[in-house]
Amino acid sequence: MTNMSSPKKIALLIDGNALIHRVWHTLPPMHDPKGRLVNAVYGFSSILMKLLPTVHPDYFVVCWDTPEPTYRHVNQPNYKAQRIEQPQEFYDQIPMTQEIIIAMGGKNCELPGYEADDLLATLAKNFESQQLDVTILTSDRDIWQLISPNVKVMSFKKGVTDTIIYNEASLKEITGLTPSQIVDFKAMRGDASDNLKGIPGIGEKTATELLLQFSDLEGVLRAAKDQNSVMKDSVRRKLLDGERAARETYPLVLLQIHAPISKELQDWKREDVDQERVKETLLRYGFQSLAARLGKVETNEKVHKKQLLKKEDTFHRIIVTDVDQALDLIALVQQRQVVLREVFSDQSSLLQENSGMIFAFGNTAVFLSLTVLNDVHVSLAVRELLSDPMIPKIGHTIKSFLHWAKRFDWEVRGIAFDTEIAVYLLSAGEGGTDISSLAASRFGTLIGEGLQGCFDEVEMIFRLFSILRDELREQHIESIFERFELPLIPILMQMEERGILVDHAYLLSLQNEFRMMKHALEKAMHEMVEEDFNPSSTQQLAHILFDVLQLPTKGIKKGKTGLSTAASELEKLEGMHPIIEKILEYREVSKLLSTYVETLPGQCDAEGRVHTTYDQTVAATGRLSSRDPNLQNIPIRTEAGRKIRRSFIASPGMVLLSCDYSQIQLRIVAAMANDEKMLRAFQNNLDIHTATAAEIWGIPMEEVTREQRSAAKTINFGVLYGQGANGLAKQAGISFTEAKDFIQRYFSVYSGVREYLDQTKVFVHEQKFVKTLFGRKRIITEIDSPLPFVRAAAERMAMNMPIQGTEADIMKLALIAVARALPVISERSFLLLQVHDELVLEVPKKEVVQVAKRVMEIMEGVAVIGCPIVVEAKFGENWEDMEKIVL
DNA sequence: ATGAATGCCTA
DNA sequence: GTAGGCATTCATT
Repeated sequence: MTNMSSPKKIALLIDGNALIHRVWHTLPPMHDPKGRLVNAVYGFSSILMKLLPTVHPDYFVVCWDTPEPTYRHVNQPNYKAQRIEQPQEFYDQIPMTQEIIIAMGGKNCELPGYEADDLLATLAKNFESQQLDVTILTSDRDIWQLISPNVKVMSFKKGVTDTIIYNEASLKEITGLTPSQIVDFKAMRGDASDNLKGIPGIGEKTATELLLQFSDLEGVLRAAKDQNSVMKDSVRRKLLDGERAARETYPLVLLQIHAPISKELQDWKREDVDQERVKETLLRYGFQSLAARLGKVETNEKVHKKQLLKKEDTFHRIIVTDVDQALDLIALVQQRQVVLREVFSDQSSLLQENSGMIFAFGNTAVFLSLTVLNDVHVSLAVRELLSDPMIPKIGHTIKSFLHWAKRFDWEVRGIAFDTEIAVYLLSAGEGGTDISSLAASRFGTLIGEGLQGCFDEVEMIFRLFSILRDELREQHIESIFERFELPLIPILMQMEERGILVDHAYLLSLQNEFRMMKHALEKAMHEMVEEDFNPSSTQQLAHILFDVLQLPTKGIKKGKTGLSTAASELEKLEGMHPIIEKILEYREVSKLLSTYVETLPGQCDAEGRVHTTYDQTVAATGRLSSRDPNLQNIPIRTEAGRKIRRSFIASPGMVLLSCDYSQIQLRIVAAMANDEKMLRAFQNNLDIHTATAAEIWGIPMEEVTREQRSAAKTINFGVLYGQGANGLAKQAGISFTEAKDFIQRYFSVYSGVREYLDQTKVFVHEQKFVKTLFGRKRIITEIDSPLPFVRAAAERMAMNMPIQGTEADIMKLALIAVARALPVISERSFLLLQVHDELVLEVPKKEVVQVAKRVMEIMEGVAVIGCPIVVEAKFGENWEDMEKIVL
């Protein structure tokens, strides 16, 4: 910056109502010393404290609605009619919040008869004309109409942590519209939440398309009346019918920019802030933590050793600017625990100054930007720090830090704790393991914006670490954490990093093939029915089938929106109309197309590999989950599906090796139940379903028919899911009594299994949790539900979790053992995927048999559970055409 | 943009 | 009946 021109003055405008509603719903109740509810005041204040130091506004105004009706109510009796009244405790917090705004130098602006929106609009227009740079904080999209080169809108994405900034460019990108078209758009589309009607039948897409073509509402209406214009007849009709509605709605959406409030800039200027007064105000409401945060951020300041090592309860935040300081600080870590976190720059500034990493130790957190990390000496020092296994590393989702470090080719050793995983183990499947939920639920605080938000998180991770470590110990799940979860982290990271190769050209040919099929099916269906309909819409489809074609509705399941069109229901109608068959085929093709064939090519990297993300903290049973893309649900059951599987291929010169546990869940049942008969079947290496059938019907195995084996298979699986007679009857298509009788016979054969399941039920009712063979826990609180259906579901979960969870445990041990041994077995082999009971590796062609043999041994031997564990291996050029390996 | 309802892919 | 992820349509904040 030169001093030739003074920088533009900045104005920050806030929609007070929108923001206070947001925090009110986000934060748990909290009270001030007088016993008043102040959670919204707290949240609002906390956000201001994050925002003000980053925005540095010269003008700072918060606008509020007033209870009085506005001109919108006068013109539209139902306007905002369905807004829900909040309890008085909420409204009481508004004046308190306004007091804090004033303490922070801001102005409140409210005017009877005007909504906050109109005040914001008036101020924004006025400020803009006086050459200010305006930022409006609100999640109300009507405000988008105000966006200009000098006015941008900031919104919260979800919760109150992440923000997103809309300017002309991003608005165009997201909506396709210009700011002024927002009004036309809404006049046409309406808004149900404000009871604005708009034009019936014109949705988001059509409205956008029309505006793109005819620029504004007037243009669209003119085109509708002009027979020469290009437009679908149906749309034209809707427009003509809806013209009045749109014209009535338009002025309601258009924000007022002439509200009678002061035009004098001077009146809105931010007052000088007296830190002491702010502190005093915050303390009066009992916000000690906020008061403590005032003026504590240290930037660009040389910090000396003495100062750092002093015992203090506040956290130092240091943004390193010079290399020597960085080296000093890294040296200070010594053998202490370090919290690590990567920092990505936010969208507004892609500068390398804003991305980098934070490391924290003792009472100090240090940010190293990419610029600083660029220095060879710093880079080397960090590399040393990370690779030293004697320095314990702590993180929240530390796997992502590992990925980040990989870019510099840094290896992280000494991973000692992951707060996300710890929380997950303590309450598996409950969710809320992300750091901002934890901050809110555990400490009642909010995580801030940008770099300071990252500092907040790091501080939070340190606090969580000491608490969670003790909780894990108390719950006796430390061993699960240390033996199963921690060692898995770098392994999953490597699998994700490596990715799996996809045959691009082949997928494109599949795309052609499937699209042709889809179009042919669409055509065939439309020829069968007069009415135009979208076969992907269940609602439209149900209308066609049951209203237009009058197909029988007896025995068809009903959902919330009407009759079901699920495949299982449509199968009941097969043969009654040729369209049913077409629908089922259409469903299959369009599912495969949209979920796999069309999306996979776009998910490949430059080398043609796809990289999934494994989530270690979502599944309630202890399984992994896979996303972006999910590679644990690649089709296999139908011929068309298997074509997709074929697109996953090995790297040149290599083959894919798939090793899967055979009947692992039933083996676990046999072991955990210690069921003599079932164990014997596995010990004799029999086909378990045939053996089961033979026992149930009291016949030799050779005489078991296909139907009998299939029935036995159904019930074997039913046991795994805690199924009762009702479920079995539905599944097997038999009567309830038959099912009941069948189950009876099953359990008289496998009496150990019955006993085990009964014990599990008793256990969960007493303890409110269940656990795996290795001690992983799942808390099941619903077991005490007064609702019988909920209780029954809880019992099923309780019966299934130890089985599925033990499988997950065994698989995790296998992953760890295979990953450890693999470099020794074959340097050029890699783990690629885990699919619950299957591992997929990539192996040099010539080594495949030898590697398979060792991997099978490892997988089979990783746990001794009292029942033999068997692994089967296959290899091939792709994931579908595979050859079994017989040793 | 976000979420509910449906439906369907896997182990 | 257990455990997941994700695409589409339709309604909503």
